[in-house]
Formats: sequence, structure tokens, C-alpha cells
Amino acid sequence: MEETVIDYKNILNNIKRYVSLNEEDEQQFISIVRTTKIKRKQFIVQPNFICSHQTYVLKGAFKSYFMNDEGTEHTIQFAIEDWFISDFNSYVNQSPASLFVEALEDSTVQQIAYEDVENLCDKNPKFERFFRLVAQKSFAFSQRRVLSNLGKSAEERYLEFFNLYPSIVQRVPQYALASYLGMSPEFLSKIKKRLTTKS
Amino acid sequence: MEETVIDYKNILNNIKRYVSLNEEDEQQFISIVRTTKIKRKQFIVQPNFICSHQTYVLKGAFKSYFMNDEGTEHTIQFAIEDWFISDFNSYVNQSPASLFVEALEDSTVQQIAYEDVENLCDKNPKFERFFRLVAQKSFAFSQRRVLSNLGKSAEERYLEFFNLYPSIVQRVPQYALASYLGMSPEFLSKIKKRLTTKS
DNA sequence: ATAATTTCATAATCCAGTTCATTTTTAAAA
DNA sequence: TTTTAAAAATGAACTGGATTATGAAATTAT
Repeated sequence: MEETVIDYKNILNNIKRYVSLNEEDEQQFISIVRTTKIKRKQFIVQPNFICSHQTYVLKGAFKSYFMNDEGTEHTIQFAIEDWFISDFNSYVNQSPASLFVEALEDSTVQQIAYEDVENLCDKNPKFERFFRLVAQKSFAFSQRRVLSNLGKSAEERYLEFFNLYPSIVQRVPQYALASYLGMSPEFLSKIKKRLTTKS
Repeated sequence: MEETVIDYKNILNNIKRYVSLNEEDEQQFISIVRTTKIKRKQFIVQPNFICSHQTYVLKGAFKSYFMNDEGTEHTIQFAIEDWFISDFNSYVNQSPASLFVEALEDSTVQQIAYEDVENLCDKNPKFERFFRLVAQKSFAFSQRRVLSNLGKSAEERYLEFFNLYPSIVQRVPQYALASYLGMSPEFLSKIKKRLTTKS
């Protein structure tokens, strides 16, 4: 038999970085959270289906990626513990997704549905505030990331990512990382060799 | 003597795409808006200064750009009538900007200050909602833009931009557009020639 | 108007990164 | 454990787009 004590501490702490919550607020939020196990290689978002949930990673690892007409995979984001992941465009507009979101390991996630979130925001302005701040910070963060890569060579991009997220580099397949960093897997391989033989 | 009847219709309609406003809401919002004229080549945001306002373009055109260590200009965004522009990362975190925002023409803008916005959101949940939705949509939009350029050649990126924003192509300097599209001005010139001689 | 400054066009050369083809290593499945 | 499949490494040949340089055209300022 499997242990099923569900832990809301992490996701609640995440929220509390932006707004303070009392006991009742916490209960309101918990009531819309659904905890699920996801097997490696399983998809939680797929193109043409509407992305109905935001997913918080309690344990495990995911990648989101776009597949273009030629069938080339373009990695958009990685998510490990304490990160959110989704096809945000599909989620916000409740329109068909263009991304895959796939588990890279057996994982446990906590999901909240679009409608429940909207209702919660309606009912309790603290959450309206939380989701405003999160969206703003996420947008700001994504712009900062664009900036920090501007004019950088492939090697510089790899080094920057390695310094920021060493644990992710170990954990995800190298071809997915190459794709995320905007280079071919062969070239990333070459870079890594250059770096190890150099030092 | 200069005419100074200030027009709030446009910026209010922009808000009303997301939330409905009664007379009092409108007054609340108008009270924090400041209308200013900006001369061509004037900066409204500069690196190391905190970006204290969001700027709505009532008339005119702007670009935001990043200058890297080698002094190369990287255009991030254009804004013409009915667009907002700022260094959003600096604005949201009230941290020093890394972008320039510069007027490309003599312009008229309407600005709202960070603190006033936060107070307004506190006071009136409609605006909390509005700024949540805007941030979410902006983030979603920026992600969509990234996707639509993935795996595209320089020519395809130019064509896509041209189809979406023909008026901007006419209005902004070509080197700035090239920089926005992530190519050298020489190469954009080559592309345009290729396209005109082809047809 | 006209001088000064930006912006745009064109062409030759060059290189960072891709593509393709093969081999080796690692990990999943049975 | 063995089999099978997926991922990583390696190297040779190639290319999209950058760089550099120079002149022409268009704006802006005087």
C-alpha cells in the first residue's frame, strides 16, 4: 500500500513569498489543489488540447517543448522541484496548446485548474494579488533571460546556464539542453569537450 | 499657445478590454495618469536608473534597446500608438534598468507611476484584476512570439514581422528593425533586395 | 539652401555553428 | 542478465549570416 499524506507546505510557502495567508486563506487554496503522480515520458500538456491546469512540481522533472513542421524539437523550459510549468499561452487564453509538457522522471505534481483559479481570485483578493505578482515577475524574468543571452556565443550561453542551474544540467538529457540553449546537440558536445580538456 | 485638452478615451478603452469601469473607477484611474510630450531622441528610461513609470503611447513611436559591453545595440521592443512600453523588469522589481527607451519621433505619452499603481490596486480590486490580466497576457504573448520565431530563418522572421506590423516597418530605422529581428542591417538589406527582385 | 550626420545598399571574405554519417556509451526493458 | 533502444561523442564537409569596407542617398540641423 502507498503512503498518501499530501504535503502542501512547499506550494503554500511559494505563495507566501508574495502575500501573507491566514488559516482560512490556506484552506481555500488547498481545496483547489489536486496532487497527482506522473510517470516518466508521460505528457501533461499536448498540442491542440487546452492546457486547463497550472502544474507545480513537488517532486521530479519536466520539460516543455515545441515541435515545428519539420519535426524538430525546441525545448522551451525545464521545471524541477518548486517550479511551475504549463503552456502558459494556452492556459491564459484557454486556447489550444502548441507545446508538449513531458515528465523526464517519475514525478509528483500539484495542479490547479483555470476555472478554480479564476473563482478563487474573484472570491479572495489576496489571490488576485498573488497571481498578478507572479505573472509580472514571470514576465520580467523571461525578459531578463532574453537580455542575458543577447550577443552571447553558444559557449557563453552554456556556461551561464551551467552556473545558474548546475543541478538541471546533470538531470536533463543533453539534447534537450542543447535545444533549450539554441544549438545543435553535436555542438554542445563539442563545447563540453573543449571545456574539460582546457582545464 | 498650445492646445491642452487631454484625451483619456484611448487608454481607458484599453483597460475596458479587460474589466468594466464605472464613472468613479475611471476618475480614480485618470487621477494617476500624467500626460507628457517627449521629443525625438529623448530617453524616458535609461540604464542604472529605476524605471518608475509605465508609459502608454498616445502619439508617436519608441524603441527599447539593450547595449552590451561591446557597445552593440539590441532592440527589444517597438511601441507605437496604443502600446505600453518600459523596462518591465526594472519597473516590476523597482530595480535599476538595463534598457534604454528612446523616442523615435516627437511623441505624446501617458505615464503611471509604480507606487500609484500599487496603491490603486490596493484600493480597487478591479485594477488589481486588470493588471493581473495584462501581465498574464503580456507574458503569454511574449512566449508566443518566441515560439513563432523558433527555427525560422532571417528571411522568414522578417516576412512574419512585415505581415504583422507593416506600419512599424515603414516607421522605424532599418538598423533598429534588423537588430530587433536578430540579424545585421546588411543582411536585412540583402533580404529586402532578394524579395523585391524576386517578385 | 547647404553642410553634417544618419541611414541604406552592395559585395568580398570569413567563421561559428549546422548537417550528415558513424561509433561508442548509457540506460531501459524484457 | 541479456537484449534493445536511446543518448552522447566524434569528425568531415558545408552554409547562413556576420564582418568589414566603401559609396550613395536621405534626414536633420544650421
